[in-house]
Amino acid sequence: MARKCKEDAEKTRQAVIESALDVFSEKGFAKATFDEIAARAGFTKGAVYWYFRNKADLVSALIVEYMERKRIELAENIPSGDTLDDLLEYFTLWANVLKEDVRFSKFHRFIICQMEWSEAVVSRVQKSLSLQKDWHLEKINQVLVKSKERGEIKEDVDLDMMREIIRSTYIGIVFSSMNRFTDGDIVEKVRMGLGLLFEGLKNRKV
Amino acid sequence: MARKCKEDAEKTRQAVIESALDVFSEKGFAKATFDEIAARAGFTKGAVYWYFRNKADLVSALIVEYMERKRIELAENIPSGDTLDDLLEYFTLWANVLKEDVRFSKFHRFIICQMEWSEAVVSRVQKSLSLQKDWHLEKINQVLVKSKERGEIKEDVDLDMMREIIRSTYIGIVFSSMNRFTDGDIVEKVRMGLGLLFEGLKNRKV
DNA sequence: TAAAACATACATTTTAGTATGTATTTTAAA
DNA sequence: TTTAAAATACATACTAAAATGTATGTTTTA
Repeated sequence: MARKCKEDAEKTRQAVIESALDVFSEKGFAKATFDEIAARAGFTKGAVYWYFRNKADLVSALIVEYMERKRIELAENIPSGDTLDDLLEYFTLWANVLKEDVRFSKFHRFIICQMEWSEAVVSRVQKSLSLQKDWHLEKINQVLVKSKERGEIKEDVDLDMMREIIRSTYIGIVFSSMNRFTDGDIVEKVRMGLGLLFEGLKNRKV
Repeated sequence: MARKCKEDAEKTRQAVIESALDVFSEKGFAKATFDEIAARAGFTKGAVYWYFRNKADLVSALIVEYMERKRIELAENIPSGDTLDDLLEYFTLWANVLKEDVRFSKFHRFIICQMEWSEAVVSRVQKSLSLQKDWHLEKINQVLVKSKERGEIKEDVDLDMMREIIRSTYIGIVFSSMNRFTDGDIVEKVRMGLGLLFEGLKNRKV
């Protein structure tokens, strides 16, 4: 078909990315086809291949589009304090994002399970993945170190292990909430789960 | 090739199932092929199709083989008490199983991510999946109800939500430990994570 | 001798990827 | 300012590879 002006072309690219998110999150990575992604966006495979070399390229674009954008978007709203309460607010913020932004939630659901990804994809998006791998870890670590310095948390806990446990708890609640079998408010769950965990973590000086 | 005696035939079936677990856990569900599963077991595709109609059938057999067998195997060792400490021992037991039984761990890693499964598979193994879905929940609920009756846990916690949080915490730690980026002892993580969570959950009467 | 326990060969489907066609902009020369 | 050329933004058609499923063959055991 005919060429469009630049704005329309960019719209096409965006439409393909949005469509890809839908198909990836519904069918999974391996069963998602270029034909279906194109069709849902209202185009043919030729349009998709015009913008993306292959699936890895598409996934990479998806990650950049969603993860990076959200990080920048939220940058100012992220709590900067370093107490356990601040950390709870930090995760509450992210849980709220997952609750409110349906498409970001879809994206998260898609990216949280990378088992089916081919090596080609993994190496292609390694940079973005390492970003995701370290997600939250820096913040958690900052809070843990400072809290320990202040004697806010128990002395016998291993910070490295604790860091992973906190992240795992959050990921676990998110992961379970993504599952179609469960319901209930994800924000409440995160606040309750991490809240109790932090209470157990705090030093008792009664 | 030639027919074997019944024992050898059963060995073939088992070999195929074991091979399937390897291929599924390495390549993921969608990219696992009958050819590779057969080849790794030392047979051809014909042997696999002799025992299993399709992938869904194979997955179903895998679930029965691993999940059911382990449930029965562990039945007597499972702590029967209904305190939070008993619940901690309960999950410690399962974490130990994941740590020691490498093949069960592989199976768990494979089954925990079901995003790529086709509808055919899901409906085929629905019964087993619902078993897995409710896994641990009954035990958690029993402990929570009894503990609340005894006034062991805080009064303002919602038991339904708490049940999901406990399970999510466990799943999250397991899920993270399955990831190739993380290391550390899964049993220690589970004990620490759930231990602190339970401490936060307990009623304080100083 | 019939059926079991496979191997082998083949037919069919699916999908990735490519090559080519085509209408429309954009660019740039006249 | 007009207009031809070139590049863009796709659609369409095709190729090739891979995997599923089936049909058939072969050998041994019961």
